[in-house]
Amino acid sequence: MSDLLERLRGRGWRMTAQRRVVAEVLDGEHVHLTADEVHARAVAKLPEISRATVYNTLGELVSLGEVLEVSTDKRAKRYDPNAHRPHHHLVCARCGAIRDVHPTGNPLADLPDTERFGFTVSDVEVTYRGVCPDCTGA
Amino acid sequence: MSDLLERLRGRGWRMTAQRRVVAEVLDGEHVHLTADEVHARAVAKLPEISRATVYNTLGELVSLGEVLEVSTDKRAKRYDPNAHRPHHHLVCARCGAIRDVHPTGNPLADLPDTERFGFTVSDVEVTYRGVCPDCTGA
DNA sequence: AAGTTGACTTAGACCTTGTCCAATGTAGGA
DNA sequence: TCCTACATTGGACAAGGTCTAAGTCAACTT
Repeated sequence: MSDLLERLRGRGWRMTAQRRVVAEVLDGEHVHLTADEVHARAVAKLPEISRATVYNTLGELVSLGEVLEVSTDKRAKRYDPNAHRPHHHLVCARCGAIRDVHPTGNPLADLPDTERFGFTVSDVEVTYRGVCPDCTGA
Repeated sequence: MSDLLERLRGRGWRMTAQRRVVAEVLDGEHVHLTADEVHARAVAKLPEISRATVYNTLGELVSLGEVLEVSTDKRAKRYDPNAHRPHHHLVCARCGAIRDVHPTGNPLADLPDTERFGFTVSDVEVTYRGVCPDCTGA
């Protein structure tokens, strides 16, 4: 975690209490939080932090490549701190829980030139959908 | 298209002018429209149709499996009438344009049991991202 | 063909997620 | 320590979507 803060400082980030708190929240638990959840947890540590700052900071972390934005469902975007190891997602259709997964194979190679329509394809995102063990029982 | 209407009638759908219009819009052009775009086109054919009805009807078509919801970008959901042939999507990162694509290989088979965490995995969705020919020049 | 009824539609208020801005505060270099 | 450019704040705003109460009408019944 202090890794993350160090890295950010090295990139010219001005270190503020707010940014530190947001970084801590993301690092704290390896889950995929929505912006509002990040805000709620940040408020618990630093009551006067504002929503705008959380959005700003998340946006900056995303553009620095430290955090990934995941929009699996129609609702809020979620933020994935595990940006440094490529992975895909497994989403529960009932409760929205997300797990990181590592499929074999390379889907980028599975898209033939004839199916690229002149696009410069740079990235691929795979989302598996199903029902998680907790929801299967219900 | 009348296929679609027949199928829906057979499933107990009450046939109304509004639903017919929404179905026609989706069938008319093979593109991926947002709910608002569907509404705009529906209004052109039936001026008094309301936004709520369009949303309701789209939602019903989705749960009946006649239409797919695609949420590629953070903005509006898009609706894909091509629900009966499995396919994936290629999205332009600049302008948001979407194309249907058919990769080789089967990503579902690429997710080993050890990576399923007890989930009942039923579906996989692959989104390729890149820049389309129109936006590459700019 | 007319009556009946519950599904469908409507308009608009409301909610959620996210963005923007002007005023204010502050980290870190000089 | 002082300065100032960068960061934060709170509140207004916007877009996309949902909900509700009241009215309408498709299709079944007779």
